[in-house]
Amino acid sequence: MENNQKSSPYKVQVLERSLGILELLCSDGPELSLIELSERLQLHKSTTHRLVGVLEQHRFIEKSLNNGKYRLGLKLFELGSKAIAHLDWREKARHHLQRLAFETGETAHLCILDDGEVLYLEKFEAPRTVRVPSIVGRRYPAHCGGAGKTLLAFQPEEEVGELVKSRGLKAYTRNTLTTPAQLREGLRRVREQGYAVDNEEFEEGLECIGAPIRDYSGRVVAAISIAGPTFRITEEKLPVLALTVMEVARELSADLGYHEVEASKEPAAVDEEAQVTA
Amino acid sequence: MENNQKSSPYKVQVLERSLGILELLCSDGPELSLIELSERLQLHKSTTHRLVGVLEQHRFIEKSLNNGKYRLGLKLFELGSKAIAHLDWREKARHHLQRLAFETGETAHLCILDDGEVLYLEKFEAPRTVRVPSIVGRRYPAHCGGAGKTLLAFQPEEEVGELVKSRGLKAYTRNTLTTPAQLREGLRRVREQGYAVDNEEFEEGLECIGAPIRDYSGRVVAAISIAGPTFRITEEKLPVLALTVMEVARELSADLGYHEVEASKEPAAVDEEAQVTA
DNA sequence: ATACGGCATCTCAAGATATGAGACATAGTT
DNA sequence: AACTATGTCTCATATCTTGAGATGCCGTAT
Repeated sequence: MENNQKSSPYKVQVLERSLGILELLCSDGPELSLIELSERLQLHKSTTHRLVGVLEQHRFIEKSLNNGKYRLGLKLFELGSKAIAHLDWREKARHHLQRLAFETGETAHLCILDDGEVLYLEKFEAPRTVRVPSIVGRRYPAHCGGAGKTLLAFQPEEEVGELVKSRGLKAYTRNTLTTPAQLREGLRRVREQGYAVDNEEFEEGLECIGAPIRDYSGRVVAAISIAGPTFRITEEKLPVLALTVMEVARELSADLGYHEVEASKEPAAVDEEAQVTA
Repeated sequence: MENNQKSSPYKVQVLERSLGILELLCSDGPELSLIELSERLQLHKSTTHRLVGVLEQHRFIEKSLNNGKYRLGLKLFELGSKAIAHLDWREKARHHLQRLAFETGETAHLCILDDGEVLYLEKFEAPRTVRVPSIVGRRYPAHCGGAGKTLLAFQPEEEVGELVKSRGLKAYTRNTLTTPAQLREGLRRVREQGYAVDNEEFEEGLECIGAPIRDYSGRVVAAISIAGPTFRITEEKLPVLALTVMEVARELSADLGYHEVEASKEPAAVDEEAQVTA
């Protein structure tokens, strides 16, 4: 629970405090004053001031011109862009994602599993959709939602088990899968169908359909999904939409060098990986 | 020259070293080993090891599974996404940018001026274009290129002067504007025309057309541009393409609440800002 | 105008904390 | 099997961070 990073028992006070400042600016409001920072981090304002000064010099944070509060700096955007550069399929995914948004008329997402959570890498909105606040870069629990379940479904069983143990299965709506058994059954269905249906597990009124993306090696490296209000993604439209999502997912996978033939026994592949870890 | 950050004379050794690690991973290769890091930063491997350990715990960097080398972590993507979230027009820009790419058949970009350099925030490629390596998140000199000159052109004169003093006017090709007089004349033309032409100032064979984006207040907050090989963006096609770029820029500006009427005297507005700073 | 309060900035002595030499461990190579 | 290069760990030392508090700054209320 307390520390899921296996490695390095090291502590470096200044550094941890500084990273704490960045993390706080990311999670709590977008702008915080010096005092707010020092209070929430339980640091002396003097200490905070010094750290903030250095972070600002390096452009990791910046001072708002209006109110003098601090917010994350554009250097972080630079670093962040570089951080995902090695996910070379992301670039290719964009066009497919775009097409998916157009064809379904819903918002399309590209996600990966990172540190046991779903990380949203990219988003495309259909032109007419009501604009929703950006969720790119945000993290969500993996045990609910179309993308999350898709990603978990093709993960070695043990990984899923550990994840459940460390993060739990928090309920967000009355449909959220909250027991390991429910989750296991849910993931089995995803593997069987080839796509995942959210079923308002994360938020009431929000429906979502996900499908896996495989690279040349057959590994599931990402998931794409569409999300929209339940009054548009209805029970009856769902099968057609799911087909579209899967179709685009297949195309993208093919684009990444994946050949369906190799996939005759998906669950087997999963088990193999499990063996390795075991 | 040495320090263009006005504020904070503070030094915190550990922190600066740690940020140095992140910056090095961003600029030099995407993956570096412990020894490579410590050598380039002139740090003892023991010290580096400790810092790297903490950075990894916080997911600011991660270890490649293959070779055990370090690269930037996905936490930085998270922070980076948040860092640009307050640029609320970016979201709106995406659709316009997309349309620009389609209509011109070239790659469209969205850029801002940050710390005297051009920062690429967003990119859209026309479907058929040859895929180019991503430049989103990267920085480029502001004194050349369509986007750079557009952004500078609507900046107070003094800012431009300071920028030239601190960063110089490095030549990248034989067309690069390398004297303050050339630059001033170039920027004047941009204001006059309403768009900027790159004229292979940054890279031989690469042509680029930029136009300014204004928000509700009339301030130029960003620039959009298209870029393509000179054999496609030819002398004769240029006027038509420029019109398209300007057209989309106008639409986007309008979308951000900008009313052309207010703009009767653009240069005046610029001077006003100059006054404030003076 | 003036006093007040909140917040940012700065100084400096004290000692907690980062440092780096070097030992040890591990992996890949000849 | 010995070698080399790299990664991991320990510990005494003194450097560097820390935080109390003083000062400065700005806006608001009196």
